[in-house]
Amino acid sequence: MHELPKQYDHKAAQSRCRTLWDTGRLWHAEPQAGRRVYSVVIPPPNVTGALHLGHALNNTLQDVLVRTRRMQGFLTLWMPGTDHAGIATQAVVERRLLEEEKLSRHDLGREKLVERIWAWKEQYEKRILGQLRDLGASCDWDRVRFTLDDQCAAAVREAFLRLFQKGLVRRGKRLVNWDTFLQTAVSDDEVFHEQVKGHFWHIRYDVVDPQPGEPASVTVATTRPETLLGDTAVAVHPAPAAALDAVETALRQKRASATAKEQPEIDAQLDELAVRRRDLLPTLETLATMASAGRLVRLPLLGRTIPLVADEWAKPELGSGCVKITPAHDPNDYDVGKRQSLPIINILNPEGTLNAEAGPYAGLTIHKARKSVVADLEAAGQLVQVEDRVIELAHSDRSKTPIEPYLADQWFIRMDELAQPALDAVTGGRVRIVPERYAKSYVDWLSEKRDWPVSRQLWWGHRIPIWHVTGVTEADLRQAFGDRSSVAWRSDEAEGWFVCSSDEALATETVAGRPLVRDPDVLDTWFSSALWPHSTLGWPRQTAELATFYPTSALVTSRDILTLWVARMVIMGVFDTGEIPFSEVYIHPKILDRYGETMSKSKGNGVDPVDVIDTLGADALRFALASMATETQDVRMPVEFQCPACGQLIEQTVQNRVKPRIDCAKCGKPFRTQWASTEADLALPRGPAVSEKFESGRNFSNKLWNATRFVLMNLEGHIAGDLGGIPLFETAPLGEAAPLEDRWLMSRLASVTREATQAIDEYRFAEAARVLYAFAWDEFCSAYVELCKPRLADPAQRPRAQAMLLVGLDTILRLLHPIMPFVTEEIWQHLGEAAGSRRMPWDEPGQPLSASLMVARWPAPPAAWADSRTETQFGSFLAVVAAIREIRARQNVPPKTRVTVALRAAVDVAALLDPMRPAIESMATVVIESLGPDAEAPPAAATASAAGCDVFVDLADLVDVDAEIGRLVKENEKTEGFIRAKQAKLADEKFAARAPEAVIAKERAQLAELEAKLAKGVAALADLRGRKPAT
RNA sequence: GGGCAGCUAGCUCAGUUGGUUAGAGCGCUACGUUCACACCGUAGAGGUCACAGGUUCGAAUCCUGUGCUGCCCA
Repeated sequence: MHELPKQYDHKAAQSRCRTLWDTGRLWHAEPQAGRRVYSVVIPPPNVTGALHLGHALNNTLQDVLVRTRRMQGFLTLWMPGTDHAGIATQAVVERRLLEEEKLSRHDLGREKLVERIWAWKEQYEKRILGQLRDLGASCDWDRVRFTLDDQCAAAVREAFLRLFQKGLVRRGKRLVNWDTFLQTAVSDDEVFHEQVKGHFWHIRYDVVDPQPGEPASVTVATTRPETLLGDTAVAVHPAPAAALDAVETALRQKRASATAKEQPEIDAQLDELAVRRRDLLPTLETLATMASAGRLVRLPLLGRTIPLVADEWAKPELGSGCVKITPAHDPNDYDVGKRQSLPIINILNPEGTLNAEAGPYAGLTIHKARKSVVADLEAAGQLVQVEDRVIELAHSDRSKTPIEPYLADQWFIRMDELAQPALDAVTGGRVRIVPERYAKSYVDWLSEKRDWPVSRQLWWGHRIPIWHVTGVTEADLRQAFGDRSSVAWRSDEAEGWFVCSSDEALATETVAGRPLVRDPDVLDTWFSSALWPHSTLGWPRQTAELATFYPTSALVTSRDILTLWVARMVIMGVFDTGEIPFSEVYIHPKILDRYGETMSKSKGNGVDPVDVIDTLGADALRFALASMATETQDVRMPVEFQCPACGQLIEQTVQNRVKPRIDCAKCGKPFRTQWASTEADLALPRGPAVSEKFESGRNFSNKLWNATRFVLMNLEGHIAGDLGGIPLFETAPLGEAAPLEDRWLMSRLASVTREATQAIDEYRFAEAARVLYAFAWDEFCSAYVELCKPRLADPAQRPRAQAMLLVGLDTILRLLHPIMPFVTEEIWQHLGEAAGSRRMPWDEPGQPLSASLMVARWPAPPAAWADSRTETQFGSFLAVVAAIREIRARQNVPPKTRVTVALRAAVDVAALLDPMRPAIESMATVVIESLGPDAEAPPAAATASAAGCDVFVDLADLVDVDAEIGRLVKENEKTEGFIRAKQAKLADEKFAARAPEAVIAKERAQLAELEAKLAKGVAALADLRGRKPAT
């Protein structure tokens, strides 16, 4: 006999399964003609740090899809890899460099820094790929790519060259978010806003030569006083009266629809507006006139004169109504500057100090300059007022330092032409986004067709393949490169030329003796990500992989990078290959912590999936994650640290989630977390982050394991094909000769397979997990296996029960494999040893059973197996069992005490139940004394009704009469309540007139049922009361 | 400021086109351990479906508004 241990050992199983899959390279896909193809590229995790549960979810879902399709016979490729993540990775390495060695990247130099980052990448790539393998991801591990590897780099250069050749690459000035620590522009999405305490400085600018009746000065307010050094104008609204009118109208409208509670506040605002109109408006009107006359004001400290301009950016309802304009250092001012054709003065050096434009303040840091400017303003008597104020300050997500708006030369990809095909792909349905609502944000974003700034002033990334050369003519260029399709050039609109090439070796060349100087910048990391689906398959080479697996089938990701990444993949996929990169995009929920914040590497609230995999198993993690992947919701995941010494659970909080070590609240012993980095901390035992959410997955694994244990213990004497005379698969559905429970099982297998398959097809992972869990646990284990126990003891029924148990278990394993690959594979191996000759109707005829479940055939039960009548009949049986059990429980009948029951049921119901007599007796621990329309209630009986059958449990002296009376009274009252509600509903003329016939009939039937139930309850109650001795 | 989503049991979440006497897992209560599994079994308690209006014979479900939470965009 093949006997299993009582508990499933996930660690041993995981290592065995991985060896099995890796040895056979079962995850590998080689291009093959004539097969249905399913392909997926992984959203490459960035190498900044290790994966957290969000990634675990993302990859679990991909693996579910991929494993399902593989079992369904598709030629299936899941392309793995990682992303170099430009700025994020460089920032992490730079920060460490500074912390540990007190060195800046400039101390180290470009080459050395890049070497360090590669070392970091090697370390984390290994860690990440290890985490994915631990998770069970069935990626094609022979094809791992990295966005910065040679193959991807070749694709990047080629794609960029093609864009350049088509005139889609342009150079321009742009106000960027400047990270003065990293000295690079960062994109808007790499910026977070934080409220900080700051000040609002009110500064007086004197009017040049004020005329009588004109103000001698204007006051402007700013949170960044040092920027006045770059001011090129002061703005006032062109029509302040009209602007105030508009504000007032809006307020009055708001007041009209406001609640009484809100009105006082609005009234106060209206009052303030009236005061403003009286005191300030005349001045503003004068200033507007002065502005249109081209009058000047004098910039404090520097003494420069700057124009007063009329622009709607100035809000008469706010502050003094005037605003200073610093086009080079504020996005709104930049727009004003463009509208008003103002000069643009940049006062900042890249490293965050002021330049020569700042005059006496040149060389100071922003912080020092601010102090000094404020002091000088005060000394000069130009500082009117200083207010304390909480301000929203932009910070770089990478370096955590404040962002300075900064005007810089950047490369842009023009989007006007590129965006349209990507829009059409989604609006035309060639790329389907699931859930559908996300298509809107994709379309909205792309419709703006904003040019894509692709330069990053970084050292880690794909160097922009553009060189600059001066002092040469176009003829020189033509002579040097004219015969090379890999080179293109364009005038820099001054003296020189930009030369673009997909050929790295261009760096060493010269044109007419003049050197080519390479652009120092690298490309935005999303540029290489945008090529991921085709670059990983070998593009621009026309490989067999590209021909076979591109376009890919589905992309699985989370919504926050729908625009940054998904849209750009569609754009670049179509541009480079003429084809969309994938036909479906599935957007899954996000994992939030107990405070509702998304998990992220920077916040420190990420949970390492390996913690869960080690403690509860990869399948437990995967099952829980799949169960959470519902259509609408993000998922909250409160986690605890588990003390490795005493097992105490310690809630993860904002405070402790970033700590490298924590002291246990109970035993006081310290343990380390995933953030430990010092040697002392690393020496401590690891306190994993755990959540009870994963326990049900672990328990489920164990349940499957033990169901298998039971089957294997009872397989003795099993001979494949010996079914006790009833054919297993030859007739479908099974004839009446087969036991009800067998027909029921086959019917359920058919419907469950259909439901689970459909759920996976439609990306309803939680539904698939729920359906399979409920079937395996509540139906197969709790009902079917229980029913087999007596049959296994009967030599006549034993062979068939054995065979059917194998059918059920085998099918469950296949259906669950994509979600829980390890436990199912481990069981498959054990079953193979004990019953390797078993076959399912959906197995390849004439082929041996698959040696690994990973490549076994997906179940495909014939539709004829489904039999709703059988399912209903079986349901009645279960209801009767449940009714008896309920009586037993409420009467505290000891579990092993066998009691007598009578089942009163109409002839047809009785006929259905009759074959199940032994089953009822076994499952409810009873003896059925009578079954039929004439069954008599024993004298001392507790009663219940189920499925049209009255259940009388003879309890003789056991009955707790008072308790039973109390229960009946309560139940009868409840029933009466329902009856009253139903009667009222049916008596309602409107209901009778307008509700559909079927609904009315249903209500009537329900009423009749309730009335019958009440009658029985009343009778039972009278009976019990009659029995109770008078007191 | 604009857009999207969410608010259902103590916790985490389901609930297809309105017909419900609102479900699951965990937790809780009671009972139970030689007989696959205590990572288990049997039974039970627990909800004014955020709030206010509306549509409808009928609303967790549709509409409008409010509040709170999260995300995206400006």
